[in-house]
Amino acid sequence: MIEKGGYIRDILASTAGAPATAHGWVKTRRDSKGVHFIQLSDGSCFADLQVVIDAGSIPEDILKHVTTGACVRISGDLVESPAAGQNVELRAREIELFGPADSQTYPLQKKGHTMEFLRDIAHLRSRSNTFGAVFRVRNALAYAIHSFFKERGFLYVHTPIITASDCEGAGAMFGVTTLDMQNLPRVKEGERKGQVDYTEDFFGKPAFLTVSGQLNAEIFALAFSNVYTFGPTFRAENSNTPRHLAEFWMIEPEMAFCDLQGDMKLAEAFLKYVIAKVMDECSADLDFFNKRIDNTVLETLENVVNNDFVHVTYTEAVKILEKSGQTWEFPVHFGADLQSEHERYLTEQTFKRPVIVTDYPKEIKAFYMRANDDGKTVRAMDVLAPRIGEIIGGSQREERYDVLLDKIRQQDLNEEAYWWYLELRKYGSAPHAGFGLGFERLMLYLTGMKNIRDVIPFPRTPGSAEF
RNA sequence: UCCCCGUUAGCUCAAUGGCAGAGCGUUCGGCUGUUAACCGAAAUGUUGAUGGUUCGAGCCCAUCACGGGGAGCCA
Repeated sequence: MIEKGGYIRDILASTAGAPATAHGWVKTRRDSKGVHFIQLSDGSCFADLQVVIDAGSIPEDILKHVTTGACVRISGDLVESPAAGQNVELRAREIELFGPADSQTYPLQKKGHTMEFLRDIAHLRSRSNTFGAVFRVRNALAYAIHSFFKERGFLYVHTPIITASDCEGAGAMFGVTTLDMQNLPRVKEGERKGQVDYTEDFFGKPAFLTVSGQLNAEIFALAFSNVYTFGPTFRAENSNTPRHLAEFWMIEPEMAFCDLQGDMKLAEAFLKYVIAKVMDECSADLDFFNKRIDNTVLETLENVVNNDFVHVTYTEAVKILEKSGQTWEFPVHFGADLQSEHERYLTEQTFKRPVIVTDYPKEIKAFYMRANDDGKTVRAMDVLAPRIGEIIGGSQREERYDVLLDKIRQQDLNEEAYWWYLELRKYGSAPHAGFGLGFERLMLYLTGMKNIRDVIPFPRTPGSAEF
């Protein structure tokens, strides 16, 4: 194991003049007459360690296997580099070959790969510059999220992955079962005769992978005041876009004694905090994204950190869109949900930064959102980001028992399934609010990457669950 | 799921219905310290699959598979 201090990140940060040992994978090799150059990476930082090998100093039967993709341990002396491009370099004395990589078949070259090709070799793509940067940023972002909430006293709650409640209502769900699919037990008699007999199943009833931890988080918010979840989430929607995954990670804070204003305030502080943190900790990686992936990324992120978000109500947004003079594929009018083209116009043309749209018509939002006094709208908010679209969706929750019960009945939901959700309003209810944020969507925003499949290690999408 | 585009060497892409091509990578050789090194040479093909049209199909037609962009659903 590499001890602290032995990562290439640490070696590059140390001063010349001492022995050093590096472990890693060869990214490229350049040969000249009297000297060989190796770029070595162990994933600990964006920069490679340049290793210099004098001709004849390493046995030929080892050196010939030190090719792109090979894994080695190299011991030598850390010296000042005479050439531009790096401060220090490792002058090799001894090389131990762990795993060669046949250069005739190793698929990673030093240039010219498309994201689609790299996705097909997801077991090797993490060794590339781009995916090294992506997953270091992903790591830093995850830690930044936890530290944001920890600094504010939030309790981190592990909401269940498997749920037997069919009331989550946020899209199609994956079933979870131990029944023999080739030989399903059937109900023998009565009204449900012939249907699958779930009393035989593991949980005694149909079970699913969670589509949201929100309802569970609300339980904890009404006991621990401020809580958040951060975990995997599953949607069985047949969505084929650069913005959707069947398995993704979601962050869901939930705050008691909080209204929509407080919710928006937290959402904005959250985005600014985590972006600033990643900019601070992964500057080399972000520089790479700005140079090779999207040359507006740094400018965009600085803009987000340094400016207040724009707030508009749904009603105002509709007016802006109506007056825009644009021709829309989907007409704009009060009561219609905002389409992608509308969101993009608001974020990319009108305001050119994240926009929080609030107070949507009740008909197009979920039953649990708190009704406004106008009788037409609910206290919902969507944070829209340029290029990404909806990055956060949240609301103040309906805390009044009677109003919530009415909503459940009006929308023809199964009242009994929500018994515990209703009881939260019966015993010690409190105004509360929260939001859901797609972790990978935030990754897209931070990195400038174009496809959500390229910001998660092993993407799961309709028809694809490789690796 | 719908609309549009695509699938040719390891990769990125060319190729009027008439001999299958280039760049990169790889291999070999050269080069006094390179930075996506440079110079020279060589090897590399079931043109996504299955049918069809044609004297002749990488190219035209049909179906399917896979990929990309847009849309819907949403985070």
